[in-house]
Amino acid sequence: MVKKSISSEKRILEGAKKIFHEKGLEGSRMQEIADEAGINKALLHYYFRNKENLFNAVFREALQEIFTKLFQIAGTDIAFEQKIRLIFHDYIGFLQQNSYIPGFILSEMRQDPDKLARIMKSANISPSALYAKMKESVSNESIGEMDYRNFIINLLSLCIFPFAARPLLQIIFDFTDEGYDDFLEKRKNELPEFFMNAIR
Amino acid sequence: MVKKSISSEKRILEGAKKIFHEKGLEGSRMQEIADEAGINKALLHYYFRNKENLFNAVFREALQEIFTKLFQIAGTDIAFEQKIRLIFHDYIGFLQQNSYIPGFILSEMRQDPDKLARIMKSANISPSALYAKMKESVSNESIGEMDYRNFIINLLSLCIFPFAARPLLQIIFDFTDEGYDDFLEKRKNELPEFFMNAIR
DNA sequence: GTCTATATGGCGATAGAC
DNA sequence: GTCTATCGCCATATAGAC
Repeated sequence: MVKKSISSEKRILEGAKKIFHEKGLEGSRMQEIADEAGINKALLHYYFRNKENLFNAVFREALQEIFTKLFQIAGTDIAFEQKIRLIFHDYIGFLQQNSYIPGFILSEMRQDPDKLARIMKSANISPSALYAKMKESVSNESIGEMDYRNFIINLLSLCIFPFAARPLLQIIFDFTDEGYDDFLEKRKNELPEFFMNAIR
Repeated sequence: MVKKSISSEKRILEGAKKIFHEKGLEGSRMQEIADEAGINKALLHYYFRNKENLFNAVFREALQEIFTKLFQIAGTDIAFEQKIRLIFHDYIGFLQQNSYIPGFILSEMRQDPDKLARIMKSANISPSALYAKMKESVSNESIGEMDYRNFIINLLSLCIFPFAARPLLQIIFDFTDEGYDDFLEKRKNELPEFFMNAIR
């Protein structure tokens, strides 16, 4: 019974991920998630009691993934310029593998800032720890008189925005889906030079 | 009667703007919009027939604003570096005055890329014209071997992302609302140097 | 744990008086 | 053009059999 139980819960979470990522909290239907998971609608409530709990589990996981990856790369013990290269390569690589995450988080965080802060806490994401680690990995380097927060925000902007704004950018530049994937792949190699030039 | 009619339609659009910007298509209620506009729910349908029509009017306007401003600045006939400074100053200034737009567009565009393309057409936003104008305003300058699409995307990333990701960034860096406003104001002045360094 | 059946409420939309 | 009243549907959530 335990095995069966775990399996159902897992399938529900997988289904919920797919549907919520695509349509958001308000746009998703419990029936749709049940269908996706191949189980009955009532079982969703058995495991998660209500829609919001289920959504929060999915949202929390997305936040964990996007920050864990950033922590991991930012914590690597290598020279500054190498770390910049690593971030652009590995973090964008991560986003290529999880391309739904930026849009999902940016969309779903909007409704309630307090809830966002609460979920980040429950996900054991410590803003101050992230803050410290990023500052530390930057502070001893020559980023001139630049505010280190701008440093980080610029880095994140250049990585994340092309994923969040993808539908619009594809229309503007007339990219096919494949064409945009190729473009992003090449972009990974152009960004380190752009960024290293910028901060010297 | 004509005066009254125009007034009602306008108030509906204003109310719809406020509610849709805040809660999106799925999260907004027609009743809420009617309350906001100070009129009856049935009148919404009298003027716009259904929810989607009303939403599309609001969405179209947001797209028009964000692109019109970009066209306008990109079309100014001044030297390259001055134009870069102008874009960062004026475009971010525009976003400061319309801070809901980035999040609203990035969130609501996700559901249906075809609909997005259709609305951009109906808003007389010509991707190819934008494409051409931006390329033209860049192509004769020394942006090295950089792909001009990356040039534009980097510019937009640095301007727009801090607005779209604001709730998260405020938590990470422990900004108050006012503190973040001040930060953005200073950021406007740091970005031109960052960007000009980057592309040389 | 998993299902079918159903309660309950809310929302978009319309009818129809004024 | 503007309102009140209401329809009809659909989504979340629960009851209860197995």
